[in-house]
Amino acid sequence: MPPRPTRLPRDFFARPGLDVAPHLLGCRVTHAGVTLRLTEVEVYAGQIDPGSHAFRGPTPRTAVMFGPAGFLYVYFTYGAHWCVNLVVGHEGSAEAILLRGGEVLAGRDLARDRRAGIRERDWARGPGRLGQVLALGRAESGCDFCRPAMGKPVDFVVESPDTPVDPGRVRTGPRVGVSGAGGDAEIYPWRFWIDGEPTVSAYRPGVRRARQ
DNA sequence: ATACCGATTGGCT
DNA sequence: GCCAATCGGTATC
Repeated sequence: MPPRPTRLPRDFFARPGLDVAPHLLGCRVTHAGVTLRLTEVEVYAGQIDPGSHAFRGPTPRTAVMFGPAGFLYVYFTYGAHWCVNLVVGHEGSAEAILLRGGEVLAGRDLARDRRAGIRERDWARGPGRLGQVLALGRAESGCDFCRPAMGKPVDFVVESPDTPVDPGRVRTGPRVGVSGAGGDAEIYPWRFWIDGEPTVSAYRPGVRRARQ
């Protein structure tokens, strides 16, 4: 019998993103009545990473990334989508992990309502869809998901996997759709996914920019 | 005050 | 495969 899922402590997240990311695969993420099993995540490495929102230093929006691990960074993009990151690493490193794909384990009725008319495989396939099915938005950015009893109540929970992911199924590769992430950024294995999962998003190269 | 742009998605060719 | 939608954040004037 696999052990019952347990809530992941702040120490789990307070390590470099490249160490945390592979262990997030298979983990359970719950918010607003829907539980996902993570199948795809992507690391953003702070001020050394041209593809990161933290690259040019803190702004009002990105301030939470520069704080300690265990907080949510949720941002709005393309006038439509809320994308969800977990802040990781040590305070000041401004590292975060983008949740890019998941399989719905619980809360199917809510998930179906939030993704009306969409086939189940696509309920949380891609970061914008994942944010929608978990009903995350501006209100959740900056919230501490390791100590939900403190401060404003947030029912965002990250737990260990129901069943451990076979390490042989973990894959890494280039990021998806990130502009301005050229140079050394392209050689880092910043994206992690579980091989063979239908909820992993399709690969698209990032758009090239003349200058950054 | 204003211009530019995106860690995406869904629809159409 | 290609492209428009849409608006908040950020930089610039």
